[in-house]
Amino acid sequence: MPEKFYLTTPIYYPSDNLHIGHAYSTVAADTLARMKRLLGYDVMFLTGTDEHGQKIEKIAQEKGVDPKTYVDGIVDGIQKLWRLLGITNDDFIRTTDERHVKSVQKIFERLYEQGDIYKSEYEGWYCTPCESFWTDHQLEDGKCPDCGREVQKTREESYFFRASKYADKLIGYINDHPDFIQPESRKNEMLKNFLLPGLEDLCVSRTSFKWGIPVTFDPDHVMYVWIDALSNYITALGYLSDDDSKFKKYWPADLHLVGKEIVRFHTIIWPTMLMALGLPLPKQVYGHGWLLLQGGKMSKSKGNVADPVVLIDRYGSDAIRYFLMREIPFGSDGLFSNEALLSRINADLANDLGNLLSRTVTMIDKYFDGKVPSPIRPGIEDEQLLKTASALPKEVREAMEGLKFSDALSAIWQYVGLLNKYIDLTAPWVLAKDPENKENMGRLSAVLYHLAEGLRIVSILISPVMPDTALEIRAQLGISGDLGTWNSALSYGALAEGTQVKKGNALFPRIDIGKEMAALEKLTGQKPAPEKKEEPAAEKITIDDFKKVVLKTAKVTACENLEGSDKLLKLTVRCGDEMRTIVSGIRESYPAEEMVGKTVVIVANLKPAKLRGVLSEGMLLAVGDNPNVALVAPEKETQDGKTVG
RNA sequence: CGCGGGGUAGAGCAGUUUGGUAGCUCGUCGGGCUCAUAACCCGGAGGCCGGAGGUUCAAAUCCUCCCCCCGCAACCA
Repeated sequence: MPEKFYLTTPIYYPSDNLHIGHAYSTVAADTLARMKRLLGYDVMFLTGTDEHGQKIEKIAQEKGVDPKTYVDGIVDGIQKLWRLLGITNDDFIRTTDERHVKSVQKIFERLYEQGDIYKSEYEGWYCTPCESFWTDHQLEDGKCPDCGREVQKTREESYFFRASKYADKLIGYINDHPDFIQPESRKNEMLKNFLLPGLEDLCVSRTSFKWGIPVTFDPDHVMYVWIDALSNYITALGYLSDDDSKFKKYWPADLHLVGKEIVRFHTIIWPTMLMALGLPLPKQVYGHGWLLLQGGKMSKSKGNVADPVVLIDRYGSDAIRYFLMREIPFGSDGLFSNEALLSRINADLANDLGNLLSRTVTMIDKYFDGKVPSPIRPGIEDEQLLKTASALPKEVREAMEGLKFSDALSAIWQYVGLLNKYIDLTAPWVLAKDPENKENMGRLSAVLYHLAEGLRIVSILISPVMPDTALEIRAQLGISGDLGTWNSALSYGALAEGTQVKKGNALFPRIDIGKEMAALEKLTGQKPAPEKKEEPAAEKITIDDFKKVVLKTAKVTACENLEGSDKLLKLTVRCGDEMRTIVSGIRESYPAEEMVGKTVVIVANLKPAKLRGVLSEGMLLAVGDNPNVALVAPEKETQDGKTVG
């Protein structure tokens, strides 16, 4: 019986369409799943969506639809995206699936019955206008992170999971299983940061929103994310359902592939939950790095997301998959840019691989009527080629199984480079000059055989990353079936002489980078625009309303960075004969030293507020977003303390 | 002193665990070839390996201090 391999991606949060970063995780998982299948494993590959929570409830409300309708639309888009990318997941779990809901409720009940979940109180901050409950950490400058208004300290009744009970056991497990958390640096981070200082019990229910799985024995409560979302990895297998055959077969997972920001939940919360349920822990959690755009982390609020659908549409799924797996070493962060993408496509795919196939097939057509000749006459140039070809499959396999996709591809491309060089060294067009010269024709025959056979091997090795391209190469070489299996990659020379090749289209047409960059910019440039349009027309006010606001000029006499904050400046200003302290979040645009001596406009009758512990007596007028804020200031030299109006 | 990652040719990165001629891709300059998608092959130029000390016969690599960038801090992969 084949060995099983159970592999998962994170379940994504469908609050909005996914971006290229999500695609990155899923493509990596798919590549590994395809590789394992190629090697003969019985693979179970799961992905899905985590659909509950306050944020989605709120977005749906804003759009005027119920949450389920809203997520249905997004999830539909996600599934289409996976289809476009050729993702071969065996199941797709949604946390709104009935199978999931039922199973999670049983899990919750079981933990409650055995005393691992208990009812208590949860202290936090409530923002009345937003109807939102926040923790200490979530507050920004002591205010609601959503609307910036004051919050009140309140208590919420809530259920807690006794994670603390399992902390020591988990520390022991992590130390005894060095491969459990990968890469290694994440393991240190988890231990040092969270486990060793002591694990707190975890709040696992909420009463402040409704869009969640109800707690069966206490309907005021819905489950908070942890138990709901993390359980997907076992509920999808039918855990605690009528048919748990898959669970029995596939659990524990061989690999949870996650982004680095959720390593913590998968290596601390999830294992303690599993311990409480008496289940074995996953064999490995791998936290991969992020795709960064030039502005830093990809995020919707920064508007710097790259839309995978657009890219796939223009360049095809395989090109995107190749780029994602090749460009960035899997464990670390890497930059995504259109330029890097296009340059990879041209250099590696069009020039090196596509062109190699093209010249090979053309020569077989030209010199041998399209029939693959036999390797009759060996030459000195063959040595390195054959040596590399025989070592390559093992190297690729080891790299891929170790999630070093980039290394695997780089090794394959070294071989592709060798094949191109081989053409130069052997100069087939010279050998072909005189068809009567048997010696040369024999050599020519061998050269073309090695090229075709090399391409066949390449097609197999790249197939986990570029499945369509692999098939297209084989189609042009005129082969199919057994000649595409992993074992056949191990037997060099399996390609039969006389195989009829079929010249086809270019695998990857060369791209005019200049033009294409412009086109892409135009496409993405359109995106931020609609958001601005939605800015509501300001309500009309009377002159009296305006007079309520007292604006005055003021001169900055001193300015320093505010301790403990990244964005705030603490300014001392002179406003007539009064001195004031004003805190302003413009540090990213104006360094402290530049501010001294400037005349600015302030709101003089603003109620003072404490920011980061400093009382701010007024507000600076400025326009724009960091880091491009522009101060509003009098156009001519003006005395401080004057009223603006 | 909150935690972590990083600073190596114009750009993007590997090399640091196990010290010993500084490497890869793209770009650039020159040459070769004509089977091929103006592709392919060869060669050159371009680095005080963030800074300062230290250990050593020898430091990108080990130790100490400093500077700068980027993430994370109850869930945007």
